[in-house]
Amino acid sequence: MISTSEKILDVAQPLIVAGGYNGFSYADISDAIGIRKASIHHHFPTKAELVSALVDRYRQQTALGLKSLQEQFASPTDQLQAYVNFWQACIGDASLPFCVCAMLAGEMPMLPDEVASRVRAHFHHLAGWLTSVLQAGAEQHLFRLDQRPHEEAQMLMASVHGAMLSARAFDDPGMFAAIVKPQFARLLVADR
Amino acid sequence: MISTSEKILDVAQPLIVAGGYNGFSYADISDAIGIRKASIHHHFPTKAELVSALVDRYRQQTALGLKSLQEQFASPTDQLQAYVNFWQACIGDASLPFCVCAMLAGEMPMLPDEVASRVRAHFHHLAGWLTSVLQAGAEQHLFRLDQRPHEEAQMLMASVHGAMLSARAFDDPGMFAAIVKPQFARLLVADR
DNA sequence: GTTTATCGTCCTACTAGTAGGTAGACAACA
DNA sequence: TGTTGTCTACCTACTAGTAGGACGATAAAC
Repeated sequence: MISTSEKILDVAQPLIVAGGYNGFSYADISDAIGIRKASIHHHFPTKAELVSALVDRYRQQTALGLKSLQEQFASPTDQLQAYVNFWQACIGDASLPFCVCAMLAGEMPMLPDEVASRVRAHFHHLAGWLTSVLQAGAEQHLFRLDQRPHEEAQMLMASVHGAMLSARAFDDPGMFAAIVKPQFARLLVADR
Repeated sequence: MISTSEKILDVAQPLIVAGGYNGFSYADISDAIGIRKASIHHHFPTKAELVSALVDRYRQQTALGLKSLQEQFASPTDQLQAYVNFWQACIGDASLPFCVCAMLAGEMPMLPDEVASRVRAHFHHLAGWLTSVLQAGAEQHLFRLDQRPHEEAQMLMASVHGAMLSARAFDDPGMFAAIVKPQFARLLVADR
């Protein structure tokens, strides 16, 4: 038992991940779930609303996921490791080969405002989470940070997004780990 | 005296940089340079050919630019610094706020093959250039590399692309330097 | 307990506008 | 005379979005 609007978002997400905001149409979704275009408009009157809802859901899932990482792993090292492993798995099995918001961020200049602001919020949230993990790790002398936690978090986030892009450009899922793992290792005190 | 086909590419480039492959149309170009859509088809019969030509030109400019950096600066340190400064300036004055190929790489799964292969070639070329600079710098004991030059090059390239994305997501050009400069500094022997 | 009204969902059929692309005429020019 | 570039005029396919109605479920009114 899964609602139609959920099904719509389920179908839309991989399409957005593959081609961005302009990379899919109501017709694509219509074909995929066997429902008329007009019915999609019933659930999501405009495309901007559809994508906004999609990003809202994605952000909610992300928030839950990050929170559960913090509950599941006590050590900041393990938390960060688990975060990286999560993306490695997603890219590896192609279940989510790219972050929805990273994809949309590339198209920022032409996104509807309501979508752009949500994408930006995701970036803020993720940066905040990474900052808190890095800060905690630094306080526990697990990480050695060259910059302040917030700057290190931005660097790490950029690395992750850049690594996703390279994995895609080279059509090589392994590229993600090849880039991010050493970046992560660099933070560890033990390695120096 | 600038040829029409050059003008077409000049107009198409910022449109692609803003919205990707599906983010512009022949009509957009037509409006911008005061020429009919059909005339654009005369120069570039298909959209895939237009974008392929655009990427070819971009790659050529990149090759020239990177070569001139190597001629202009003797030290690998300065070469890398100049490369970073170049992008910092482009993003700062919004003349080229994103790499054409990084933009297209995000849409890789739905690009025409002829475009995708060219984008991939750009990534290979840039990674190769960075590798050679890093290697030279390591041999001269200017850089201290934790990984092999090729891996370090991939990491640096990903950082640059991720930093572009963050600058765009946060609508903050300064974000690029804030991410890339420390990453660059980390390579320098003097800093340790 | 049956009727009545409302709501949510989905439908067919349609709109105006845009997508990439084509055919053929015309003019300048070598 | 043929080539190059531009034009008008058009095409088909597709875009997001709308109008209005059919259907079933649910709930209130009698």
